Amino acid sequence: MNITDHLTQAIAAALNELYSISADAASITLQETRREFSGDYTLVVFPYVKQARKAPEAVAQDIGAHVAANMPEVSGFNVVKGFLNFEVADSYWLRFIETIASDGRFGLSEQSADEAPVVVEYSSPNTNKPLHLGHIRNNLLGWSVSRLLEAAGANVKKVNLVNDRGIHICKSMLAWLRYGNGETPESTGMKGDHLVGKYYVEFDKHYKEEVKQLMDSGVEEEQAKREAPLMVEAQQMLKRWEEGDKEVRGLWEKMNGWVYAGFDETYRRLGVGFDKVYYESNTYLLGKELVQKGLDLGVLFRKDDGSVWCDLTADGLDQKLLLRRDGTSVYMTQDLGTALLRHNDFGAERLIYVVGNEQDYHFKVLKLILGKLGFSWADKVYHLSYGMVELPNGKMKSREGTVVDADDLIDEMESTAEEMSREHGKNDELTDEERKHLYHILALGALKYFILKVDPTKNMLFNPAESIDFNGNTGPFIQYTHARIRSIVRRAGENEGLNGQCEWDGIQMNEKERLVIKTLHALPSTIRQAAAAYSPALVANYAYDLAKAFNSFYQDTPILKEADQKIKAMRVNICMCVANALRNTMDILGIEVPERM
RNA sequence: GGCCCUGUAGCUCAGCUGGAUAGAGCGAGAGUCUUCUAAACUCUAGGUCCUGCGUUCGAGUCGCAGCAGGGUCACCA
Repeated sequence: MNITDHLTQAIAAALNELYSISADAASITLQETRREFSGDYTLVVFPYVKQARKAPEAVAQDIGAHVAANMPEVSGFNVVKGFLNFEVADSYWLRFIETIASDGRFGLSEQSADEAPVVVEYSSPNTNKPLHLGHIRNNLLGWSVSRLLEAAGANVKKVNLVNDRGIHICKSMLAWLRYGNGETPESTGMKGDHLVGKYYVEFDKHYKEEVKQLMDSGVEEEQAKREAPLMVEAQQMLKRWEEGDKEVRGLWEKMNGWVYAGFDETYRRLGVGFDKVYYESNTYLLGKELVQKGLDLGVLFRKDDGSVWCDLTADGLDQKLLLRRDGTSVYMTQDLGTALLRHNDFGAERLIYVVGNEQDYHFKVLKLILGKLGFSWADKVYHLSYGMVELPNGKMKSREGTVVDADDLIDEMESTAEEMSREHGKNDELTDEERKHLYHILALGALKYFILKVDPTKNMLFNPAESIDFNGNTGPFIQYTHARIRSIVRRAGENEGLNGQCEWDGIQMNEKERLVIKTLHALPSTIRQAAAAYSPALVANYAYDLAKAFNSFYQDTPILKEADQKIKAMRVNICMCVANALRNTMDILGIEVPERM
């Protein structure tokens, strides 16, 4: 049992014995003592003074004395107003380091593979344009949350749902037929997703011209948008697609193939992957079946024009369309189908959807309709709603060309990493291949940390004019800390054979050492909290705190140069523990740490 | 307009289920490499926590109202 659990129990006992206050240990919250005061953990006694009928200082004194008398790990306590600060004995911290030094997986729970899995859907791209910064946030979050849940012991299945069909891809196809002159990724040297995206933009350009012409000749805007020849043709193409038209299907397969090759490349560079990939073209029919079931059950209804709806006015929402009047399906139809399919495939304990907060309404409706269709597992659906990535002048809009392209951004990060590394000039002994790998993991480390350190639920700002930092609260800072530690541990291992061996008794620690160890001690609860909140940001901030505490210690405490062999061995052990913790927490963020840099 | 989210230092962000004098990084200023990797460390300056009212022994944190910004309310996804 760790010290904080032990303390809360002892406090509960003290409250009971001293004042007959019955409080269970779980209801007692300790906080870490603030730097300005001496002590390790603090109990705020104000909540108990009324029942104790004593002054806050007296209550704190009583509890402190009681706990100190019963817990040998508590070496002392002090009282400041209503705050009771406990001091933990060095012997406890030393024993703690001793225990975790040999445990490379400290803080990580073992996964139980026979448990019902948690299915995490993320990425979920459309196949009509390349990935941009918004998708990057999605992919990094999805990957990291999966790693985080695994670290907390869950059996996670990562899935991708590729939106490979619909009006959007028809637009790209149509524009390519019209204006493409048979261009291919091979003939142009373009990445396939970028080539297809080019024609999506091309469609929009010509479509706008047509709308403008119609409006100039006196047609209302609504009508013009609906009746522009390109739009009509795109819709016909979608209809032909749903009817299985060979020509349309052939072109569709060809162009989607280009896009997949491009996506795979971007996923590979981002270091993300999936256990299973769903394609909406395979699942939307199931959605249509569900709609039929809903009609049979009477929870859906058909309007005169043939369109199918769900009435949610009783739930305070609107009516929601599920099938267009021409019988083709919409987003919601498909999502109903894929939800059912996924539930059947995995028998999941939870179905997590990593999707932007602009779709909060969609998921609210999705859960409601699943419930109306009679699926008891509707409440297992959890929308992990993350905030938008905004640019200094607002939201990214693909049609207005204000997007930060994912591949471009990664390229830029890599060349910045190379520049920085060359400036430092520390990597001369590396081979070209090792150097290239280093630039890559530093680039991705900077990018991933930048995005993952902010609370997922909040919108965040990205300023393309200021490139992502490599100093301060950044990924490379933590990577650097790890590399420095590894350097020490290598020397220690080679020269001294100190790994995991140490005489622990009677060592006096300094403040810096104690802070590092206390931070290490908080790792398991940090991971638990982060997993409960689906927040890699908590892990990122933890890793930063740990690295900072270590650097401060490293700065003015000799390690290998320490003359006292016992102290030296203890410090090397602290180093190994920190290196492990940094590697494991960064791994949760999908960030690799280098041996040297 | 209805509903949802956000508002903390010049900028980007922390601040766990309410607790001590609100913290980091960047940027600004000053120091530290003959010493285990200076992508580091140490110090200084910088705040009406959007505003008001309320709940509480105690509010950046909870409630209500207002102001500001964003999202959404598609036969787009």
